[in-house]
Formats: sequence, structure tokens, C-alpha cells
Amino acid sequence: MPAEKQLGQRAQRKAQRPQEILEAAFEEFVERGYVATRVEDVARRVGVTKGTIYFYFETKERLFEEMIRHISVPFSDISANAKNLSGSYSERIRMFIRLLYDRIVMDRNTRELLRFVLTEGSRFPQVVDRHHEEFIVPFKAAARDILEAGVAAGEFRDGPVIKIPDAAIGATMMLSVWQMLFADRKPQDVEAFFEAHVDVILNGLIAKG
Amino acid sequence: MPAEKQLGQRAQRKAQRPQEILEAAFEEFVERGYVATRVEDVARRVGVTKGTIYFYFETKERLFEEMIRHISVPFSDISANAKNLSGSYSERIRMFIRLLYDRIVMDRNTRELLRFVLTEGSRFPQVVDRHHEEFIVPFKAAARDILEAGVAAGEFRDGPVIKIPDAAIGATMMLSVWQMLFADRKPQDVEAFFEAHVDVILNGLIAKG
DNA sequence: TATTATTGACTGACTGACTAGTCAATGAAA
DNA sequence: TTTCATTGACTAGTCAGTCAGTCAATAATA
Repeated sequence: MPAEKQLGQRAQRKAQRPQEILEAAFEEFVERGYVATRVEDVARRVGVTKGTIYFYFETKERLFEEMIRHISVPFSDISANAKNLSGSYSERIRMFIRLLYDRIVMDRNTRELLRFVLTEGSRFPQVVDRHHEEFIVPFKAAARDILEAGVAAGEFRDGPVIKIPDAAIGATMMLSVWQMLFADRKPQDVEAFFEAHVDVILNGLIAKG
Repeated sequence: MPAEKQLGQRAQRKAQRPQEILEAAFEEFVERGYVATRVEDVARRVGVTKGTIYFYFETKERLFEEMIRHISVPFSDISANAKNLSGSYSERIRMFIRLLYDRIVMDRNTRELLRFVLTEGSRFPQVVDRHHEEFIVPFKAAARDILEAGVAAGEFRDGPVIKIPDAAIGATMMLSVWQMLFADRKPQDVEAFFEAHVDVILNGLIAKG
């Protein structure tokens, strides 16, 4: 019943501005990195002047931090998804790694977020901390849950990797890094990499008697 | 018989300077990144003034590129080492991954080189290209050699991973990245990670009948 | 050996270009 | 008419790169 508050043109614009600016900031920071990006570049991309940016964001650092927050979609949904997986534990692992590929390797925002954490982390330690809390911790927990359940069900071997699930799943990171670095000049076959990765961690290299 | 050419103090200094400068540049660029490092910072660390840097290096970009070249020890030695491995193929894989850990994860220069490639790669595409030629290509080739020989010997299963060895070995990258990001605040147990990694790719997760 | 001339590594003040952040003025919406 | 999001000229500071000048080390000469 409470009708959408009718906003004037002015108020609409004002309500939109921060998002427009944050998205422009993302593109510019991706292209040039934090230091080399001028606040004016962001402004020009939005189609306003520098003053407008400072009307909405206190400093360039604030702008960067808010941009990071804006593109971050925490992994809590991955944990949630991981809990809902069904089928054999091999299938669950396969689907879990598929989720990771879709997020870390294929999703541009998440990929660039990782790059920001790597490249600007020393300037923004809070960003690194938050990334650890929101991505790494849930990721490890979800992976360990599946592996432990798989062992309990008798489908997986018990072994050191159950306590250190990243050692099994980490090849995702290599693909992600190589996508970052070489995606344009040496395209990777992501599907083939994915299949090889799942195959080797499920079956191992050693031929079975 | 040809005695060491006796160099005067002056000539000795001049011969030493470039290395001193490159090592100081490495430290400064590691601390602050390319853009935020001032040429004067590098000079101060050496104990000279800015002019001296420009006496030896044309521009700041040149200084950075030469610094990268100075700390790069190509992986060709890894390929050579890989060829000399002996024992069962499981043991060879184990030793090969150990070599990678020693280089990528533990060796500061190589670790920071990877960081530079990631962080400054867009500014220095030649650096990225060279890294691909000198590190990635030899690395893949050496890994594939071992895997294929292992299959030929009947010790390893044939499977998609034989053609894409990075899918087996890539967890190294995750550890490396996490060392870069969280080494100070959340220390990793590198040895445990290594053991878990080798265990899972050799034996896989699935329990054997 | 003692004295003088020359070299060249090194200096540091300077220029020019660039940019984060400010704020008084503007003009379109309400 | 009032409000306020927006402008853009301005300040204050930074830093890459320059270059005329310095002086200690070396070479040449007496």
C-alpha cells in the first residue's frame, strides 16, 4: 500500500549519482590502478566534473574503499549454496568447484576484486582484512564441510587434505591468476582446465591396481 | 697469468653502483609499488642523490625494468632439474612440486617478482611477456614431461590432467597468493600444505575399493 | 717525489607538468 | 523566490627529469 515515494528529477539524480560514480570508479581503477587514476577521469566517465565527486565522497581513498564495498558480493552465498548441494560427494565437490570457477575465474567483479586486493592491499589493509573475513574464511569452511562429510560417508579417503581443503581446490587460483595476466594474449580453455582439475583431485594421478 | 685488472677506487665504485641501485630499487618498489616510489627514495637508500640515479638509468621506467631483469632467475634451471629427477614418478612429482615451493613460495625474489607482474603488468606489458616465456612455458613443459613419462611407465593414469599439468600443480599458486596477502597476519603452515597437496594429487579424494 | 692539470662521478637547486582537494558562484528544479 | 547539486578556477603540494657546477681521484709533468 505505501506507494513509491515520488521523487523529483533532482532527487532521482541525487539518489543515482553515488552508484554511477562507483561504477565509473571501478572501470577507471581497473584500467589504471589507484594512484594513476585521477579523480577527474572518474568524473569525466560519469559526465560531471571533479567537484561533483567530492560532493558525494570525502576523499579519493574513501571513493576507492566504497567502490570495493560496492563490487564485493561476499562468499556467504557460496557457503549457503554449498550446504544445499546434493548427490554423491564427488558430485558435490564437482559442483562446489564449479561455483568457484563461476565466481573467481569468470565473474569480472570478483576477479578484479582479487586483483585490487593484491595490487592495492598494502595501501588499504582494511580491504585485505575484510577480504579475508568475507571470502577466504567462508570458502575454507564450506570446502572443509563437504570433505569431512564425504569422509564420514565413507566416500572419501581420510588424509591431510581434509584439514587443508585449499590444497585440493587451489588450482582455481592458478587459473584465475593466469586469466588476469594472460587472458588477452594466451586464452585459456577454462572448461578443459576445470575438468582436469576435478578429475585429478577426485581420482589422483596414481593408476589403480 | 692476466692479473685482475687493478681498478682505482673510482672505477670500483662505478662498477658497483648499478647493482647497489637495483637492489635499493627492489626494496623500495616492493614497499611502495611503482608509482608511489620516488626516485629520491631509491637514491636515499643507496646513500646518493637523485642525479646519480639518472647518471646510471635513463628514466624511472628503465630503472624498474632493469630491476625486474636483475631479480629474475629464469625457470630454465627448474626444467633442467626436473630432467635429472630419479626414482618412482610419484617421488619425481613430489620433488618437482618441492622445487616449485622453494622457488615460488619461499624465495622472496621470485615471490615479489610474481607480485610485480600482477601489480605493474598493465604498465609494463613486456615484463608480463617475458615472465610468460621464462617462467610459465618452461614450468608447463617440465611438468608435462614428468606426467607423460609417468603414464608411459604405467605408474600414472592417463587422463585430461596429463595435457593440462597446471590443474594438478596449481594449488602452489593459491599458497603463494595467500603468502603474499596474509603472511604477516595469518601465517600458513607451508609444510602441511605441501604434504596435503602432494597427497591429494597422487591419491585423489575417492576412497579405493 | 712533489706539483699541477684533467677527468668524470656526483650534486642539488630548478623547471615543468601534474593532481588532490577547496570553495565562491551559478542556474535549474522545486 | 529559495534551495542545493553542480561547476571550474584556484591553491598547495608532489615529483620526474635536467644540468651547470663541484671536487676528489687520477694522470701528466716537472
